[in-house]
Amino acid sequence: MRPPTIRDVAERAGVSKSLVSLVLRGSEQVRPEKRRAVLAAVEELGYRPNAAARSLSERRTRTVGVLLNDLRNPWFVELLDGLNAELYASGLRTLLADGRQGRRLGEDLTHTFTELRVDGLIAVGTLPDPAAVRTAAARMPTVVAGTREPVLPDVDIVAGDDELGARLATEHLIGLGHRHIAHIAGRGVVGELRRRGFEAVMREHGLSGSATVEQGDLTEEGGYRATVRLLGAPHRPTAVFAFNDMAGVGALSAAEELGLRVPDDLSLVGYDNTYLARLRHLWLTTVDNAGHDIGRRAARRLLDRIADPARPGEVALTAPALEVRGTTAPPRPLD
Amino acid sequence: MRPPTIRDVAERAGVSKSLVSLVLRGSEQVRPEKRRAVLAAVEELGYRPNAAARSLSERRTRTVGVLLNDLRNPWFVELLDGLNAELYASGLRTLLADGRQGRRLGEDLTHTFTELRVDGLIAVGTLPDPAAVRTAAARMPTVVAGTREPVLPDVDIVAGDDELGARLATEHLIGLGHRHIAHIAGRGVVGELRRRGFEAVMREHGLSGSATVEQGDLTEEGGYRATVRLLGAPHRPTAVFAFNDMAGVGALSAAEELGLRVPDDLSLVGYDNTYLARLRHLWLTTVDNAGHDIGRRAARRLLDRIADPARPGEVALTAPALEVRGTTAPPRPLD
DNA sequence: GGAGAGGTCTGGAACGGTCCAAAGAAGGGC
DNA sequence: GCCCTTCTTTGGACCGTTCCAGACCTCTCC
Repeated sequence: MRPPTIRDVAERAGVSKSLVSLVLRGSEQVRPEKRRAVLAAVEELGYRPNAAARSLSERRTRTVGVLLNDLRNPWFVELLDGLNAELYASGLRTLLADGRQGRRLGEDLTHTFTELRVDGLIAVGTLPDPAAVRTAAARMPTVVAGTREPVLPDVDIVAGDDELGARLATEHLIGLGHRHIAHIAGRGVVGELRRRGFEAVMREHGLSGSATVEQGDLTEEGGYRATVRLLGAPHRPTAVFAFNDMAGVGALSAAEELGLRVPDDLSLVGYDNTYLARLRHLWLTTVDNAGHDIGRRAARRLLDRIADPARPGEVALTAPALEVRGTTAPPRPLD
Repeated sequence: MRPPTIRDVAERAGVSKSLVSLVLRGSEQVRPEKRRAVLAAVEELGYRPNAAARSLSERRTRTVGVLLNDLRNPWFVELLDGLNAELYASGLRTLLADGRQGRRLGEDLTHTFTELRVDGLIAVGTLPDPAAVRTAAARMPTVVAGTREPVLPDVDIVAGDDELGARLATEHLIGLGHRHIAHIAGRGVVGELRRRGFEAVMREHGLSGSATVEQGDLTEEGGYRATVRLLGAPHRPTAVFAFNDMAGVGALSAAEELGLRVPDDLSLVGYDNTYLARLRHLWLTTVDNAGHDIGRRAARRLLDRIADPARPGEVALTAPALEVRGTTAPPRPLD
């Protein structure tokens, strides 16, 4: 009842197991009739090679571990898609681990990847436990995607240019005539960079005085709360630039609840251009962060690094693009 | 530069490799001082067991393959979460493959799982290639989750009771006073079942004559288009029950675009209670399909089936629950 | 003091592939 | 017909574990 092995195939085809192995790996050095005999035996027995045996012998697994921050964040899923496409094309499989689960179990997930002897690791997004990435990176080729940390020797970083993206969003709002603009900030390095871009542009336009920053988080709830605080303040902004689309949607809800119309009373910009922003009912102006593209680049970086593990780590930034939709407009004339 | 093996550990600790193996597997039959020596050597060398070697010898991988329809559908992600939690607790890893990718490459993904000798397979949602599930199921314990097909011998099915869910939604609308109700139908068995539930309730209330079914698909776009058609027809419905939340959001957009207010002019019910429906700005009345729970159950079924591969396939349905939010209300009094 | 019974520990055979050196077969040239 | 070269094919070692039968201790008991 056991699955057939290469020896079973060899016996059936009347050849040695080595020859079967040669045929299966596509060697040219095999006479056509033997090749046919082997392939026929494979077919008849329904033989499938055993990946564990193969990788034990070859000392590689053709598998890449992906440590993901949060599958619920659509942007990460997009990135993952790009990653998969590129890796698959190079004959590498992808083993996905959701980081939230991993935090519960300490650095267990990187342990798992180490035991599996994955050929490489991609860490996507800001992970709960950066130390785990460090130890993992010491053992296998590693690329960080979609965020700028942790910065480690021999680890590549592939991410969007968050500061530039924030500049685009802010300049768009200023170009429309807004002066009093608020930013709902996110956490981590990415949050920091987007905030910095926002503040820099405001400063360049002499608007530092009317720039507000309110701390949120990456969720709708956070965006909602931050916006309620912003709009409840005495001198309310006419535009809000949110850390990401989820927070942007939260802001949308808050505005609506307070009786403000978007974009007439309040302009709103999100970030990431996830499918949320594309929903017609939301139709959020946002910054396209090219998730798919970043995924592909990260995959290529990893392939390079697997080929040459000692190459110095590089930082590659992708330029984001503004995507203007329905939630931004000139401010209403002053009353 | 190779990672240390069990032999390296044995040498360092001054014992045999067999003893190291015993210690690592937690045997009680080892004297404490030897155990300490082994663990110290493991620590010093940074030893990690090689999963490939282990599974080759043990003839199992402690890994479950998950064939997923679409990572972009939040409901599936929720299901996945439940699945992971339960499997992880039982010491099984999860290997995720996105089906869309697989379709491009034929039944390649099940091949991959076969080669990896995963201990079991979970097929989530309606997959592009049902034949692949059939061949896979012949080789390994298999559970279908989140849909009702394909029905195969020795394969368990764990899903929501779609017909019941549709009944709940429809009865809710009728209870509010709606008479002319439309349904945006989905594809596959799940679409079929929800439509059937809708039609049955309409019939029971003598409303067959004012029940409309419009074909959509699982996306926002599909829901939007279907709703535009519905609302453009001469005798427009006062309520729409959509196949899922995505389609429901599309319907929301269509209604808005045509100048109808939800829920005053049009009531709307979705399905799945994904986080989309929970976004304050959408606040969609929907049917909670207990994705997490279904995931957990599917995992348990698979564990049972791994323990006893010959047990006959069962169908387990989870009862959904109506989640009333802001998109349903009594119809406006007739003009 | 010797037999028997545990409790500990070990060597070697799997597991199912890849890889390599060498054997065997087939053709070419003289 | 023999030697040399070039293709084909093969046996056996190896990859890093687990598993098992048996060896080796150390007691206990008579």
